[in-house]
Amino acid sequence: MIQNLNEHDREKLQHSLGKGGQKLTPQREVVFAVLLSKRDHPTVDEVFNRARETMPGVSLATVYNCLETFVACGLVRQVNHEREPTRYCPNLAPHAHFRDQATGRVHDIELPPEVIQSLRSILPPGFNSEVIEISFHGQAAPHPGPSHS
Amino acid sequence: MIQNLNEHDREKLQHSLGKGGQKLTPQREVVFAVLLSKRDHPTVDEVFNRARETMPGVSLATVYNCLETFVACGLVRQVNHEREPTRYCPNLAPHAHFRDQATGRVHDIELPPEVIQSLRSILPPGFNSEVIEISFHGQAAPHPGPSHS
DNA sequence: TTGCAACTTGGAATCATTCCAACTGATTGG
DNA sequence: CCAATCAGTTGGAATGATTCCAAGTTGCAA
Repeated sequence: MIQNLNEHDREKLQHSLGKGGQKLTPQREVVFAVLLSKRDHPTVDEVFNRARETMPGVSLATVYNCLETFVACGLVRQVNHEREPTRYCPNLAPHAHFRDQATGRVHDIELPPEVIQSLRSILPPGFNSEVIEISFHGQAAPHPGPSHS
Repeated sequence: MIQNLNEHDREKLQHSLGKGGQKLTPQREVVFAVLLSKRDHPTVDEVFNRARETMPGVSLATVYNCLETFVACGLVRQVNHEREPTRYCPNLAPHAHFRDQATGRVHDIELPPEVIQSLRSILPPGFNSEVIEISFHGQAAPHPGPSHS
């Protein structure tokens, strides 16, 4: 079952929403709590189902709306892989994604600044990039420990 | 108007198809020629429309089939960006993609081996990656010269 | 109290892609 | 030469994630 937001996370949510003139609503709290409580890159459907455990009447459209809002506010990242359903990730630190082809699970891979720098350096002059997305695809070790994502 | 395949490209196509027990068909020749004649990362719809200039009766389903076959044969790469329609790219050299947010155009960015190496090096032990996808998103210079992609 | 503006909701619409069953054409074995 | 086979092609229907929309809510401000 999904926990409620703690003080700190609620304030972060309220603050980020406020910057865009948007409100803290019960639905947004629930959806945000869902994302924070299990950081496994859920799809919209998964978020929807988990949110309904706490708030049975919430609608799919609202879940889409909330997630879109969070992305616009910079609270979460979208993760797209091939043409599979979009996944969401509350990890804001720069990181790459590794998709396990056997399980479909997505793992966060830490991205050191010097690697980001070396990537930026391959852009020809005149190309200005704000977003760099890096995704690996392959086999992950069965269980190297409790995976955090 | 789309050129026919030259001798070299037709042989390459036939050879790659043959390895998978598949045949060289007029439709596949046309679709392959479309990809080679303008390397601008067309969507399926764009490939379809260009192919019809040469072969008016070709069907959308066949274009999908051909492209899928080419990807399976390793003749072309799929390029996905966010949830936009899939694009196709006959450049087989390792490269990243830069998507110009103003025009939507996709540019190939050469990927030096040492950068690939530095990327592989960030994978924790136990993670084995066959595919790495890198995409930039930002502003490209208006016209630094005739873009090859 | 009224009005407003953002938000939520369910259902319909969209759109890329996949599926399917019928048709075509080349090849093979008799 | 004929029948069987098999990959490939075709148009249309089906799928499925996502978006759109119009109606209903809510909280706040005038």
